[in-house]
Amino acid sequence: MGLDDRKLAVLRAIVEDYVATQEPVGSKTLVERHQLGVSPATVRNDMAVLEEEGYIRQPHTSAGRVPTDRGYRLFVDRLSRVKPLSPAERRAIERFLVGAVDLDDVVHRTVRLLAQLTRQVAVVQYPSLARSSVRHLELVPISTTRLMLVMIADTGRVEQRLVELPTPIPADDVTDLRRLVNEKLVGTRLSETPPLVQALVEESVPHLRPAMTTLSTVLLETLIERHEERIALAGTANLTRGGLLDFQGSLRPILEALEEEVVMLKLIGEAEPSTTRVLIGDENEIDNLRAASVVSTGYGPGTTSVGGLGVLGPTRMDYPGTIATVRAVARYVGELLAQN
Amino acid sequence: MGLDDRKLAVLRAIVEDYVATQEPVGSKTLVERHQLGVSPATVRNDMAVLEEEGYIRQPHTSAGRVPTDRGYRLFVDRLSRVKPLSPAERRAIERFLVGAVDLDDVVHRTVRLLAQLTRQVAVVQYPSLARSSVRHLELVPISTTRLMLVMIADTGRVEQRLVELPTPIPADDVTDLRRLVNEKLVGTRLSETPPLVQALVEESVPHLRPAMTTLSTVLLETLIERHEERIALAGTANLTRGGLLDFQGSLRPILEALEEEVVMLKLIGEAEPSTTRVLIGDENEIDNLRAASVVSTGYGPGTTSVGGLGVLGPTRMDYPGTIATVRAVARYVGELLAQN
DNA sequence: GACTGGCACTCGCTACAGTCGAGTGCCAGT
DNA sequence: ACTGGCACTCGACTGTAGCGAGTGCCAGTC
Repeated sequence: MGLDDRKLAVLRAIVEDYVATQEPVGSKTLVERHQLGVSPATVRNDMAVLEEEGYIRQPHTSAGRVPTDRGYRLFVDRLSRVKPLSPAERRAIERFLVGAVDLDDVVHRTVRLLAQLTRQVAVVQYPSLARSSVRHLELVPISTTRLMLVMIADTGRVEQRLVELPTPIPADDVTDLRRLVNEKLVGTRLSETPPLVQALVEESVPHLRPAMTTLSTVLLETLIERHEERIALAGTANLTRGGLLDFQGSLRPILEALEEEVVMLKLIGEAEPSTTRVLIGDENEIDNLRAASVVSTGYGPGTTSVGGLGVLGPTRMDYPGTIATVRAVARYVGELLAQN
Repeated sequence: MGLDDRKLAVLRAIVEDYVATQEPVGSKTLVERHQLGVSPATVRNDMAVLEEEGYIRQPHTSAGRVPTDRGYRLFVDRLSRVKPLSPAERRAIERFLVGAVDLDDVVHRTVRLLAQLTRQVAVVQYPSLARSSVRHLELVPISTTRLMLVMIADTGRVEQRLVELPTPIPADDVTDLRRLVNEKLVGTRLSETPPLVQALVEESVPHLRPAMTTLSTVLLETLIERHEERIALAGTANLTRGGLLDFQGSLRPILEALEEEVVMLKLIGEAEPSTTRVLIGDENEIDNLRAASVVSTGYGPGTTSVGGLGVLGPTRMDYPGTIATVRAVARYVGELLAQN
C-alpha cells in the first residue's frame, strides 16, 4: 500500500515527462531520461503498483503510462515545489502592470499578463462589490424624472444605474439627496448597507421620500442584493495548443463553461490570498471542465481578498510553474491596489 | 461570359445546399432537391462554366462543388433576399433587451442575444467615446493629492480615471474645478473638446492652474486622444459547431484575432446604421480571418451610429438569415438607446 | 528479498492493395 | 440547346500484414 521513495520518484518522473512531451511514457525512456539508478524492469514493477493504486494508467495496452487526475494530485501535494520565477518573468510582471490608468485597465492588463506567462486561459474577477466599501455616490440629473446613480467603490469599481423617478424633482432636491446618501453610506461595506439604506428612506423628509424610495430600491436591488460580479478573460487561443489531444478532442464544453460568468466566478471567486487552490480534472464540479485543471487564488490589498484570479488549462499542465506565476501576479496586483 | 438565369439558379442552389448540408454538392442531388427542370448533365455544363469563372470549385476531382468566396459574394449581392425574421426571433429580441439596468447590461445582453440567434460569434462595440458628448464630469477626492475623475457620456458610458495632483488642494478648490470643467465641457462632443480643454487651463485662476493642468492632461490623454474603445464578445463556443471542417481545422487563428480588440474594432467599428457590411473570407484584410466571414452594421439612436456590432462565422454561413438578424438587433438596440 | 535480463505477448500505427461509388467531362443523338 | 450514355477519376472505406514500443512475468543473481 505504502509508496516508497522510488515509486514516488517514478511518479514524479512520469508526470514531468508527460507534461513536457505530451506522450505516454514508457519504462525504458524513463530510466534513460532520469537517473533512477535501476533497470527498466524494476521501474515496470513500480509502475504496475502505481497503476493499481490509481495514480497512472495506460491509454492502450501496449502504450506507456499517463498520470491520472489522482496522480497529478499526489504530484502537486507531495512531489513538487513551487518554482521560483525567473527574473524575466518578474520583469514582465512589473513592466506589464505599471501605467495602468484605471481599474478596467488594471484588470485587463492582469488577465493578459497571466495568459501570456502561463500560456493558459486566464480569468480575473473584478474586485467584488460585496467586499467593497462606498467611497462616493453621485447623482447626475438626466432629465427632471431621471437620475443617473454612480457609485464609486474604494476598490476602484464604478457602477452606474439609471433611476426613473415617480415624479419630477427640482435640482435642489437632487443636491439634498446626494448629500443624504453620501452622509449615511460613504465608508460602509456594501454587505452592511441594507439597514442603512432602509433607515435613509424612513428618516427622509416627506417631500423627498418618493424619490428616496425609488433610489433606495435601485441601490438595494441592483447593487447590493444582485451584486454584479464581473470577470475578464484572456488567452482562449491557448486552448488550441497541444493540438486536440488535451480536452479529449473538443473545445466545445470548455468554451461554453468559460462564457458562463457564474461558473467562472464559482471557480475562482472563493479563494483567500496567500492560499492557492488547485482543482484537477475530476475534482472539478462542473461537468464541462472535467478535462481541465484550474489554479486560482485571491488577491487584494493587504491580506484580505477582494476578488479571485486564476488560470484554466489541460490537466497536463506545468503545475509548479503555473502556481508560482498565479501567486506572483496576485501579489503584484494586490500591491497595486494597495497604492490606490 | 455572362451568366444566364439558370446558371445563377444553379449557383444559388449550390450555396443553399452546401450551407445546409456542409457537404460538396453534385449535379444529381442538385436536380433532385431543387426543381431546376433540366437534367444533371445540363447542370454539369453550367457548373463547368461557374467553375471556370471562379464561383465554385471542387475540393477533389471526383467530389461535388463548393462555393468559393467569390461565389458567396455573388450570392449575397444578387441571389438572396434578406429573410424576414420569424415571430419567435422577434419576440426573443424584445424579451432579451427589456429590463437592462445599465449600459454594460445592454451591451452584454445584446452580444449574447446575437450569439444565440445567429449561432455564431457575436461582437458588440460599446458606444464610441469619440461619438459621445459629455453629460457630466465628476471629481471625487480620494486624498488631498488624488482625485477620481468620472466622465458620464450621453451614450451611457461611464469612464473613470485617477488624477494625481502635483500639490494638495482643499475641498473648495475641487468644487471650483468641478464647476469649471462642467460649465465648459458638458454638452460638447468628445472629438471637439481639445481646444476647450486647452482654454480651460489658460483661463483658470492662478491657484487652480497646476491642478487644472494635470486634470486636463488626464482628460486629453486618456479619454480623448487615446479614446478607449471597448467591445464585448460572446458565443465563441459556436466556433466548434460543424466539427473542424470550417476554419480549415484550426480555431487558433480565429481565437487569436478575436482577442485583439483593435482588430475586432476595425472589423465592426466602421459601418453606418442601416447599411450592413458583409466581408467574405478573402475579402478580409486580417490574415487570421481568411477562413471566416463577418456581417456587421452600425447602431445608434436615430440615424447616427455610435458603435458597431456584428457576427463572425465560417464562410459557409446562412447569409440572408444572419444579415436579417444583425440588422434587427442593431435596430432594437438603437431604439433602446434612444429612450435613454 | 530486491533487483535484473530475457522473453513472449499485446496492440496501435502505418503502408499497401482492392473495392465501391459519387461525381465528373465528353460526345453523339434528339 | 438539352439529354442520355459512358468511360474515367479519385476519395473513402476495408482488410491484411509487418513493425515496434511497451508490457507482464519468470527465472536467475547479488
